[in-house]
Amino acid sequence: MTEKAEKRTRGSARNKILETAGGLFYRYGFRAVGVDTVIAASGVAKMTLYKHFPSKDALITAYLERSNESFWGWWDAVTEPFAGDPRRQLEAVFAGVAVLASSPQCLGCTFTVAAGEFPELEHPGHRVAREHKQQVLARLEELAVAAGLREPRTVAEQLLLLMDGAWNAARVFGPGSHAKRAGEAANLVMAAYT
Amino acid sequence: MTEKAEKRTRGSARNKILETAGGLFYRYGFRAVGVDTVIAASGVAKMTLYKHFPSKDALITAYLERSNESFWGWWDAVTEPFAGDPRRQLEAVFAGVAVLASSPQCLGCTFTVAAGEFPELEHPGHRVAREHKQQVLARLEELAVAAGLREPRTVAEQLLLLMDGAWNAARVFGPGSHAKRAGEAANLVMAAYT
DNA sequence: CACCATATAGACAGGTCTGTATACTTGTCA
DNA sequence: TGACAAGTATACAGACCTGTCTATATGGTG
Repeated sequence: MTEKAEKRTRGSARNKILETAGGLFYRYGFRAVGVDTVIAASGVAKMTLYKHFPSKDALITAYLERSNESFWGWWDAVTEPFAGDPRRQLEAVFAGVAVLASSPQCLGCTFTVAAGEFPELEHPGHRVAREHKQQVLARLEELAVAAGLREPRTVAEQLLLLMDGAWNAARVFGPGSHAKRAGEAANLVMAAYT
Repeated sequence: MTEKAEKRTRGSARNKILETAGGLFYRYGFRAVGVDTVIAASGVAKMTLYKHFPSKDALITAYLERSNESFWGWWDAVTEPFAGDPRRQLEAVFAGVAVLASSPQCLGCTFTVAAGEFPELEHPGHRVAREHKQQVLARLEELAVAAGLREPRTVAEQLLLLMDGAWNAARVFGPGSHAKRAGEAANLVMAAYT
């Protein structure tokens, strides 16, 4: 039982830190939120945080990796109803983007913000962000291939432009932005390569 | 001659500060660059900076406003050869985006980064960024109207998604990104509303 | 019970941040 | 020559930053 108990208690604190830090990073930015703020908000001792995450950068990286997992959870949930119909799945993704971008608590894409705050391509935060976008691109291309679209890579790249444009609109303008136009534009792009 | 001399000397320091700070802000981010760094890089005394700009936020705002002016200078230069042909002008803008986004020193859109680093909609930095994007949207709509496109507002919104997606691609992936796909996608959108 | 991993509280070091204060230099114009 | 505007150099205050240290509490396991 040793291992289980260890994992449970350890995981609990780690989880709380990660969740709290994530909310703060997303809302206020990575540099704007200090370790002390994370500690105060999560009700955890400083040493506990530094035992789980050797540095603030490690905490940021862990948060981004968890965000990436959440993203794919969202993606799967949105596309699952249309399993077997990749074209519909692509449409569903953009419909999902429109819904998310219209919600009041949406502040756009946390990976874009990370890449903005850490401009150096080698920075761990930027690296995770870039890898995330590469994964999205690859997934879009897979679906484009499955949907039988011509030049699937080109389609995927154009669709990613629209998606990131939508996140950006949500960030800059808040809910009620033109992010909802991404779906129509995506349909136009897909229609052109059908 | 008093006024002229004053303006020359005063403007000179102010200009140097603004230019240096702008380069640093763009390359490294707003929060990452301190006032001391700006001073050291521009070879100016601290008091001089604070005489011209009452606070760092004021310096940031001034830089963003100047960037906005530069942006429109670039826009006018890119569209001027096609004066009288708004459709071609729209195409020229996206061709210009592709060129910019492929240059090694391009780090995407400084207004998006500002909106990312200052998430509060009321923050002066975010406000200038939002106003900039609104201006771009309005200008795109004007051209869409002039080009005789149906639903010009919708077209403008979709085009802005593509443009911001392109800036984002440049930021995250560096030169050689899929930002260059914005032009093709823009043509597809425009064709659909012709 | 004793052990040990995990957690807590809080002080602390050393650096950086924005913004201010003081004293000095330089160039221009009357 | 003397007044004045602009800039320089540098020290400083007070807050905040990341990361470390010590001492203590707690709860499950042998």
